[in-house]
Amino acid sequence: MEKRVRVRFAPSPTGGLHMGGVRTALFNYLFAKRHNGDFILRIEDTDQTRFVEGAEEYIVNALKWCGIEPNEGVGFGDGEHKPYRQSERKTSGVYKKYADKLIDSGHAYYAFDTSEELDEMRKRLEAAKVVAPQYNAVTRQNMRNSLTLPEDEVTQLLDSGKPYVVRLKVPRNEEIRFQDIIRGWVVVNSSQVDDKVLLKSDGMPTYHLAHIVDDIEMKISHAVRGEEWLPSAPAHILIYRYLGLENEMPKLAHLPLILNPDGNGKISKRESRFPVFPLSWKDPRENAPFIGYREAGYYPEAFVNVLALLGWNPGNNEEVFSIEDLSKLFDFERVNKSGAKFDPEKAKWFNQQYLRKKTDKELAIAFNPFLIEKGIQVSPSFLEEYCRLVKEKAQFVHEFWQYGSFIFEEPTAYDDKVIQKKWNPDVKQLFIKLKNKLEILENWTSHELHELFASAQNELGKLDMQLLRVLITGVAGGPQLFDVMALLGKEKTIKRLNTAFDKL
RNA sequence: GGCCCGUUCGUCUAGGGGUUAGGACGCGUCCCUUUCACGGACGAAACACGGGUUCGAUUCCCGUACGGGCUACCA
Repeated sequence: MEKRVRVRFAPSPTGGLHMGGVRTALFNYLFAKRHNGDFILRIEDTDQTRFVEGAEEYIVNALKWCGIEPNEGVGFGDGEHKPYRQSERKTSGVYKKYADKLIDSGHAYYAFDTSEELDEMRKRLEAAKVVAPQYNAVTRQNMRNSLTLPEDEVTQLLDSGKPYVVRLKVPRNEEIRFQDIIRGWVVVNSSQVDDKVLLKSDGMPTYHLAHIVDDIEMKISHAVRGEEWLPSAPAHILIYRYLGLENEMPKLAHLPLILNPDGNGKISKRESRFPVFPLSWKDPRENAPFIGYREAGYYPEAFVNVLALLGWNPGNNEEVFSIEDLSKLFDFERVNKSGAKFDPEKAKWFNQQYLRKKTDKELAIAFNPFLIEKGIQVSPSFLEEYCRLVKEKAQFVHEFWQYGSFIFEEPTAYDDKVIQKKWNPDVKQLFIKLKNKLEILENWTSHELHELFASAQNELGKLDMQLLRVLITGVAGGPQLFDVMALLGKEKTIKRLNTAFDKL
């Protein structure tokens, strides 16, 4: 029988969760949903020196905003495998228990080397032209550990409370092969793997030990993580093997990385042209906060949609998917192997797709705060109509202002190009006559305005619509002109025309 | 440097031994439009290179180049 699907997203609270992490969470979530499994949020806070205030809360809030909700874990309700914070799990002694097990079976050992001694070792090896200095089957023979020291000295060292670490005893030359769901067989020789620290001198496990222990204890079925973990996967295989659990271990899936759009490398928060965090993130160690997608005006649906298509595709030409759609379609078989450069332009386009799905009322509610900030107050129906007119070109709600501000503010200048080209005293007389007709129009609607304009032309001759637009709004572009005039109202429209006639 | 992973338009990608190599973003042209926009049509644009295997390779294999990741008592 197939194991129940149980996956986890296991970030460390060392900073804001960026979009790469969100995508890893997303793929885990989608996979769990697809298979009616569990999605767990586990906090990997084994490095006390890197703990950042507020990071954990940020992770929880970011996942909530995205709609990527774990059904178990920190911030989302404890399940039977609590606690979900490794620092809390440590108190039960599980990690030590597993480490002892490895020591007892001869697959791990105590090491007493100080960091100075480790530095020395590396320098020595570099001087000897060793390209990749590491603590391994060869070099450990010259170090101070329970493999080289006499037994009584080891016991004495341990008893005296001297700091020590527990290291994995990696064999000197052994082929380690494992199957990755996304990449297929991966083969590495153990000579490339160092004797990883399992238990640190402060008693905390390292990631390598902790995540394995927790995955075992939490009955995780699939370990889905970024490609940056691929090089250490062989060490993890060894740990499972030495624990006698290689056959039951979670299946591995290493996701391709999200890369910077220009230049190269993993996406990083230093890239300033676009947000990398879902929500604004204020790092206590930094002065300026990093803006988030939410604050930049993105819808979570759009953000999630963009992320889903970075490394995964449905196999057809469809691109716009809700998270519900995705959770019915997602499959690791359609996840790419190669890294994907993030395209900020396409992200905007996705946002536009979702913006267009909103009703005018929803848009009005979203845009209202921008007006209030400018001290502008209008009726709900006016605002709704405004949004209807202005939304066509917009990719973000905050752009609604720039596409129609002339409705709220009288023009102070008139588009130079249009005036230069089309404006002259004769034309002015024609437009004055048009204005006179407008003044007596009773039913001031877009439709009536259109009719009046047409009949006026029959009588007066050709009237340039763009010119009329410029007289009223000052600018050469914008929403449907008769709609704009209707929204503006008779009084303001006439007034603006008079002002234009005065100035031009 | 070493090890690992990868490589189809600028970007995200589909495809896969014989295709006019498909779509999307972006870009350009045109149409619609008495304004504006949406929309529509069209276009430019890719199989990194070299060897094999094969009747045939963009597709399979091997190299090379390039890119990325890792190389901590960090995750």
